[in-house]
Amino acid sequence: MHGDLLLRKKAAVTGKSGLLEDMVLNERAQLVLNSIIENYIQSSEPIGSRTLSKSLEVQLSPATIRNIMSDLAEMGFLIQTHTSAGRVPTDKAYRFYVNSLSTPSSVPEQIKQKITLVSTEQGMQVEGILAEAVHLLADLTKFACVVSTPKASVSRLQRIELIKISEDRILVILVTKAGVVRDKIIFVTDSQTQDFLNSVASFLNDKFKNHSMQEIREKIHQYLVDDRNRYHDLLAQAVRLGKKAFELNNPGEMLIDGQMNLLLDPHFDEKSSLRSLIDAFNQKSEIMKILDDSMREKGVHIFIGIENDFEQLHGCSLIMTSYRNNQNVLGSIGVVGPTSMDYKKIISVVEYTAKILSETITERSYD
Amino acid sequence: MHGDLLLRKKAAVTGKSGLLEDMVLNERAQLVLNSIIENYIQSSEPIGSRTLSKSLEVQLSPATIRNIMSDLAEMGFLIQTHTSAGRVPTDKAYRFYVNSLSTPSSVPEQIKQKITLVSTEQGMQVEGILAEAVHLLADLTKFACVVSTPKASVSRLQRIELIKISEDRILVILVTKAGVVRDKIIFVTDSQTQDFLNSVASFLNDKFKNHSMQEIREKIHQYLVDDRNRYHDLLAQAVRLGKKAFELNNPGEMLIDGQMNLLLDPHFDEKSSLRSLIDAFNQKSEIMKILDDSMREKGVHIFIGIENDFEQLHGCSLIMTSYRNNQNVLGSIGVVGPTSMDYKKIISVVEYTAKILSETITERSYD
DNA sequence: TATTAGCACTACCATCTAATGAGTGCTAAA
DNA sequence: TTTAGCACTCATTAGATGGTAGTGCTAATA
Repeated sequence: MHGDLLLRKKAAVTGKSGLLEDMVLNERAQLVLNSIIENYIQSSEPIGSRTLSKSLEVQLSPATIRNIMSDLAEMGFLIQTHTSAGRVPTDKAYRFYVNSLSTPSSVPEQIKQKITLVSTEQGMQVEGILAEAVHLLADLTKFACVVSTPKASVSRLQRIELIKISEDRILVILVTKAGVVRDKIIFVTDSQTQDFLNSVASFLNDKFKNHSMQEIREKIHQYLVDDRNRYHDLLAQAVRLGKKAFELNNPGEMLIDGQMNLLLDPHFDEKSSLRSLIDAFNQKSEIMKILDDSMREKGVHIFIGIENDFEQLHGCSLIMTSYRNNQNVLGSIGVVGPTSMDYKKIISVVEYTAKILSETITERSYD
Repeated sequence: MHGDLLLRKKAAVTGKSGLLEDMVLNERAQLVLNSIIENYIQSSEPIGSRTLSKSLEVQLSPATIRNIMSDLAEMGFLIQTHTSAGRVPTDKAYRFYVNSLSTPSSVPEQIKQKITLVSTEQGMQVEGILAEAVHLLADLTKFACVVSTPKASVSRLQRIELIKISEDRILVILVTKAGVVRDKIIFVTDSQTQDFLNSVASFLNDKFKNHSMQEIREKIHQYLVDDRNRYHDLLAQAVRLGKKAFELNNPGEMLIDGQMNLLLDPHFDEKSSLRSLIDAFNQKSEIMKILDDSMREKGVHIFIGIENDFEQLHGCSLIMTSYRNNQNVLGSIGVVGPTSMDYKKIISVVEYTAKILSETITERSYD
């Protein structure tokens, strides 16, 4: 009989045990699966053979479709909530579907216009731009959106300024190449004149301009262990103040917007799944990890269902991508939504938003 | 028969038409009303005469209580969702209840300890402190919490710094007395040396230190209209740059935390009321207004149900209070929750949090 | 051999019914 | 003035019912 949907299994070229991902379904099965997924994304309700038979452009009887669906279910692409219900795609099905999306769909002109808006605002700082970008994305996708602020450690120094605020307090201003201004206050025991601080700042600028914060910290550490520097007053002071100034101040933050949007989504109406979502967003560090991971490699990163490492988000899919200036990757931006999201649309919107965000930030950068 | 719960109506001492607020119920009616409110706050379910009769310490039969409840209902303190249901307090009842809370309940030691935590963190900037405070408050109250950042216009200048970033960009650093650092980038058409910028900054510091941003803007405006200054180069430049630098940059922002907490509250389970809440929080400006209003007068401001001007929050109560350094009121912090919140607890927690927040910020201030 | 029509079966869903129970208001007695 | 008692209301619940959308299986068909 049937049961021959599995056309072939690609020889495992890589060492990875990519069993599932390498499966290739025959054309008709794939058509049916895609149609189920797209219908389900639309309606959020289990899809039956009869319904599908109507919506499908190819003429297939419900019975035939049932056979195909039965096989797809056996292969783990579909599940039933109960015996007499229609079928619902599994995470595996979404993964297959996303993998098969070859041509990235283009963003509608209307949405493009909304997105370009962000760059026309004048005089806004990087953090403000990020906030606007993530708000915009939340508005367009109607899901929760996150963006990570540029990492202090990788961003490169444009300029440091030391300002005496009071006898024991010095305001440190760090301007990075990416146009981000970070300020922090450091406490000192011995009062210094502003002139002296200017010399120190000038020294630090000479030495460390264009270096990443990470590098700077390492170099300062070297100075500190090198005893010879001890007796050069300016140098010693500069290193001492520099150490405090460049200590990683904020460990990288994250902006969230549109969390509430998830509540309107029919997939999250049960209180139980809500609880875990709330926890997820309170525990920012875990989401931060996922954002960080998405910075490492180029392109859009898609985590479907349990594919992300954060258990409380196993019921969600995440679409993440990095943004950059023309020199460095700075951070990531993305969407958290139900696994049954409209991947085509969301992926393209995230991608386009990140692109515009990158362009906007590049304009403000000092490279 | 009965109907004599309304003991007396205070003579209207003030010009206000405080009809409702001046009503004084007889002792027993008040006891019953308070008990209903407190039970309802606990259970979120309509309270019937029989239940109340048990929980009440004074021995009263259900029938008696029914009579009292009937009168209270007639006076607008209680409503029934349907004829055979128990009674639910109205906004008016909560207002009465809150007004009758004479002794502010003290915060439990356990919670106090959690709140003091915020001040032990070192090297944190004001915005960071605010973020932590609002997060803490959300965690303690399990409602949505908001805080407004210090108003730029009222905060007084501690120091201005001008840093040349590129040929056409100058970084402006404004340090306020409250310890808030604001930075913005201004664009100039004619390039200036850093030395010159230092002179300008020094001039501006001399002239404007300790003045509020609002005052500074006004003074600059005066300089501008005074033609005599035109021919003094440094002065003219200083005024020109100063105008840009002190233009109100960010119109006062607001941090929100714990929005998602509201979802777990039984009062917001209907999707319809959720929608309007989501809208409310997206439209920050309206909540901002309420926060601003709460800065004007001292003490805790309580808006029950429709008492606030923002229609989408008419189903909620807001508990707001201001925070300050030892010189100025800086902003407000507060809670947005259901009208049936535990006012005693929430009010005291908000008050205490604001107190600790004020102390923490005062430590960082430069006065 | 692959497809399809037909049929029995399953389980959810909306509707209806009746019973339950928590609540009320009213009246008359204490 | 308070309370016991009673009739009444209405939401909620549990069963029962018919309808519906789905399935799987089998036999007929192209």
